[in-house]
Amino acid sequence: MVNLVQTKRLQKYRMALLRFKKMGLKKTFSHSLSEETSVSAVLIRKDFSQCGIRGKRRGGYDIDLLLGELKKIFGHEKEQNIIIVGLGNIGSALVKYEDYRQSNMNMVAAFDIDPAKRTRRYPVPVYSLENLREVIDTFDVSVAILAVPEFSAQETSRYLVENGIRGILNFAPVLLKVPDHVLVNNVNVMIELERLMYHIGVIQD
Amino acid sequence: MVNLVQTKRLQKYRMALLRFKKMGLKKTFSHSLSEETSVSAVLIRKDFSQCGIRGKRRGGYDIDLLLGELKKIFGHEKEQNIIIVGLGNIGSALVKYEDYRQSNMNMVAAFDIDPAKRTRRYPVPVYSLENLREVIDTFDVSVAILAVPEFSAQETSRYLVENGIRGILNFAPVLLKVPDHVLVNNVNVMIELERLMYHIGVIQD
DNA sequence: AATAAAATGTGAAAACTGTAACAATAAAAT
DNA sequence: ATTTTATTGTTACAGTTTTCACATTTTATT
Ligand SMILES: NC(=O)c1ccc[n+]([C@@H]2O[C@H](COP(=O)([O-])OP(=O)(O)OC[C@H]3O[C@@H](n4cnc5c(N)ncnc54)[C@H](O)[C@@H]3O)[C@@H](O)[C@H]2O)c1
Ligand SMILES: NC(=O)c1ccc[n+]([C@@H]2O[C@H](COP(=O)([O-])OP(=O)(O)OC[C@H]3O[C@@H](n4cnc5c(N)ncnc54)[C@H](O)[C@@H]3O)[C@@H](O)[C@H]2O)c1
Repeated sequence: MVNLVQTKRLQKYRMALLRFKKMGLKKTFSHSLSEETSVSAVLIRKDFSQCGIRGKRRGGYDIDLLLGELKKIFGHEKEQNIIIVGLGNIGSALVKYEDYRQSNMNMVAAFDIDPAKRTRRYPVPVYSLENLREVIDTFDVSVAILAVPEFSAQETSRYLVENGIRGILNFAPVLLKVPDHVLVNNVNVMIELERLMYHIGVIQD
Repeated sequence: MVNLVQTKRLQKYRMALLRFKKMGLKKTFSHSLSEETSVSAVLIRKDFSQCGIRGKRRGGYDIDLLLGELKKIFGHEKEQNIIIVGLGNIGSALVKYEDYRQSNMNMVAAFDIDPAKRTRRYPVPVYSLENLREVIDTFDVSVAILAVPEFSAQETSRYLVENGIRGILNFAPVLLKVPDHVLVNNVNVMIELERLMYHIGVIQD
C-alpha cells in the first residue's frame, strides 16, 4: 500500500502529531506538519490523500483521526511480541527500554549464551538459545533485536531465522545474509556518525 | 561531491570491502559487491565512476585502493573528537562502545546533570554541562551523541548548538529543531521496529 | 595471432519522487 | 447574501535516481 520512503514520512508525521496532541491541539494543517517535519506541505497532503486520509478544505486535518489512520496502517492495533538476543552493553540498555508499550509492542524474553546473564536482574526472563523455538512458538514472535558481538551476528541471525524470526533489528556492524522472506533493519552508530561528519563538512580534503 | 543516497551506499560498500579484506581477498567485482550489499552492480560501478574510482576492465577493483578512496571521501584520515551527553541506560552503553577508534573517532568526554554519574567508572571523564564550552573548545569537538530523556532533548540540543556543536546523533524520540547549519541524525529504535513489522506484513488489516 | 569471455564504463531510457499550479471547497468577513 | 481568504486535493510537470543496452578494454583460450 505505501512504499518505503512514504513509510518513513508517515512515521515522521506520526511523531509530530503525537507532539501536537500532547500540546493539546485537536486539528492541524499540512503547513504546521511541514514546519515540524521538514517535509513539504504538498507532499504531506499527497501522502495523506494516497492513504485515503481526508482533511477538510480550509478546516485542516483532525489529529485524532490522522493518528487513528496511521495506527491502522502501522498495525499498532494488534500487540506484537518481540525478543532480544545478546545482553551486553547495548542489549541490557535495550531490554530496559520502556517505550515498546507505547507502540503496542511487548518485550517477552531475552537470550544470551553467557549463563551469568541469566539472572532476574532484567525486566524479562533471560534464556539460553536452546529455548528459542519454545519462546517464539509460545508468544508468536516474528521480530527480534540482535545485539550480539560482530563475529557471532551472522551465525546467530541464521539461527533466529531457522526458528521462525522474520524481522531483525540488527545492532551489529555487519550486513547480514538472510533469506528473501526475512527483513533486516540495521542500526549502525558508527555509520551514522561518519555520515554526520561527512555532511557537516568537518572533513577538509 | 556525493549526495545523501550515494553516501549511504558508499558506506555499505565500505562495510562489504572491509569484510572481503578480512577474508584475505585483494580484489573484487561489482557483482560480488552487489551480492553482498543488495545494490545493483551497474549502480555500484556508476557510484565508483562518479567518485573518480576506476577499476580494470575484466580485472575488477583493487580492494585496498577502493578503501583508500573511501577513506579520503569520509575523512577518516583526520582524527575527530566526539562527546556524549546523557549517561543513562543507552548513554552508558555508548560511552563504553569501542568501535569509535576504528573510524578514527575519539570519545573525549561525557556530560550528565546527575552528579552521581560523575565518577571514574567510565572510560572518559564525566562533567557537568557547565564545562561544555571548555571541552568543546579544548578538543575542537563538532559532533555530539545525545542520549538524554525525551523531555529534555530539545533544550539540551539548543545548548549544544549554542556552544558550537554542528552535528548531533540523537537517540531521543523527538524531531529536534535546530538552525540550518546544524545536522541531526536520528536513531529511533521504535521507528525501526515499527517499520520492520509493517514491512514483514505482521500486520493483518 | 585470432577469437572468446568477462569485466568495466557510459549515454539513453525508464521509473520513481517531489514540486508547481490551480481548481474546489469550506470558513470567515463584510 | 456576497465576497474574500485559507486550505485541501489533483493534474501536469520537473527533477532525480536507477536500469538497460551496449561499446570498450583486458585477460584467457585455442
Ligand atoms: N555498546 C554499544 O554502545 C554499541 C553500539 C552500537 C552497536 N553495538 C554493537 O552491538 C553488539 C553488542 O555490543 P555490546 O557492546 O553490547 O557487546 P558486549 O560484548 O557487551 O555484549 C554482547 C553480549 O552478547 C552475548 N553473546 C555473545 N554471543 C552470543 C550468541 N551467539 N548468542 C547470544 N548471546 C551472545 C554475550 O554474552 C554478551 O552478553 C556488537 O555487535 C556491537 O558492535 C554496540
Ligand atoms: N534505553 C534504551 O534502550 C533506549 C533506546 C533508544 C532510545 N532511547 C532514548 O535515549 C534517551 C535516553 O534513554 P535512557 O534509557 O538512557 O534514559 P535514562 O533515564 O536511563 O538516562 C538519561 C540520562 O540523561 C541524564 N540527563 C537528563 N537530563 C539531562 C540534561 N539536561 N543534560 C544532561 N544529562 C541529562 C540523566 O541524568 C540520565 O543519566 C531517551 O530519550 C530514550 O527515549 C533509549
